[in-house]
Amino acid sequence: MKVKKSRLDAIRLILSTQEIGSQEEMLNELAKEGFTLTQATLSRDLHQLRVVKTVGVQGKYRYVLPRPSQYRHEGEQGEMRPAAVIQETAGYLSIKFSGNIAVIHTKPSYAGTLAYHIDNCDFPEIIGTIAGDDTVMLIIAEGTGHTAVLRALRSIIPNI
Amino acid sequence: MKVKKSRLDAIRLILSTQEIGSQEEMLNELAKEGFTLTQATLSRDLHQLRVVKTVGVQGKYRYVLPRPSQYRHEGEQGEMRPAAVIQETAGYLSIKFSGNIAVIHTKPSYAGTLAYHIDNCDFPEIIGTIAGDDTVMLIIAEGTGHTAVLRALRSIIPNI
DNA sequence: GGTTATATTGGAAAAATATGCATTTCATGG
DNA sequence: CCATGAAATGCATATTTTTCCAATATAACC
Repeated sequence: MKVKKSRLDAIRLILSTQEIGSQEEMLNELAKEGFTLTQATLSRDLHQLRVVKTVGVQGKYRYVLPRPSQYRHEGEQGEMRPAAVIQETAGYLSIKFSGNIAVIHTKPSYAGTLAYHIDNCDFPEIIGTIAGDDTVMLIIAEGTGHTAVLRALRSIIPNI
Repeated sequence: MKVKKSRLDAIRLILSTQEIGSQEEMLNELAKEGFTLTQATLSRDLHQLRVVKTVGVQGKYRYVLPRPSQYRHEGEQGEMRPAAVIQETAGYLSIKFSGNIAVIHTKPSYAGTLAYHIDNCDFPEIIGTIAGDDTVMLIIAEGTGHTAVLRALRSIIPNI
């Protein structure tokens, strides 16, 4: 189906853009984008996207996207590729290296999203990432140089 | 308060031991442990612990503990009390090494729990861990080989 | 101790979320 | 084009979770 696919994309976009605290809220945002659907359908969509309701910093509830897993398991549906790589430099500030680790600093709260995109790229140069609030740690594959990492990252962070 | 503290501990233990899909379920488990409380109180407890309801691998809902090493903010009671080591393979998928870092990939949402257990073991081979959603990073002690790490981990991940 | 602020809790109700069932839509292979 | 099975969806409802309010219990302070 065409509608559902783009709706799921819209949901991902909205979740990574603003703070949504309930399905009703999300329903309103989706309505602004021209999607008409009921809460029942949204519940199913969120379930499929594995979106979770967490507790934000001020104790508020908030829906958040999961980090996509690099490995697909049996029974696991839901391919989670973002439509396109972000061309904007979404919060990127700096990158530093230390041995086989790279530390990327971002503006507050941007680390998760950036890590999300890096994960999705499945770079062979990077074997894993961990994100905090404004820091992303990358573990570099053995035998891979820093420039190789930079070159890879440049595809999603042009001005790195 | 004494009761609440130990109750929160019990909740953590239960969550890392078995799969809980609803607050009612948790209430039953807590009752077995001798805790009497209403679902309203449990909802508040879970909120305070920042426990989240995620979607498990078979599409089932499941409550999971927050990541141990991240999201530790001011007010939160940070002590993750030592729990009995549980023999479980919970979500383990793979492990890769790069220098003094090991990256364990798990099924979605299992990383926090796994890191929790590894931390509790206090392996001399592992000086620290960081957990994301489906990734655990281990910082290996200087002069320790990869096989030594595997050997240590085998006590909690038999089929590693 | 006595008094006042803070935290904890239960009960009930509100709010939010999930799901069974029927219907429509979509995709596929004659 | 039509039949057929699968997917998507809405509606109504069941289930689950959160929150309001009042009652205690706990802690802090003088």
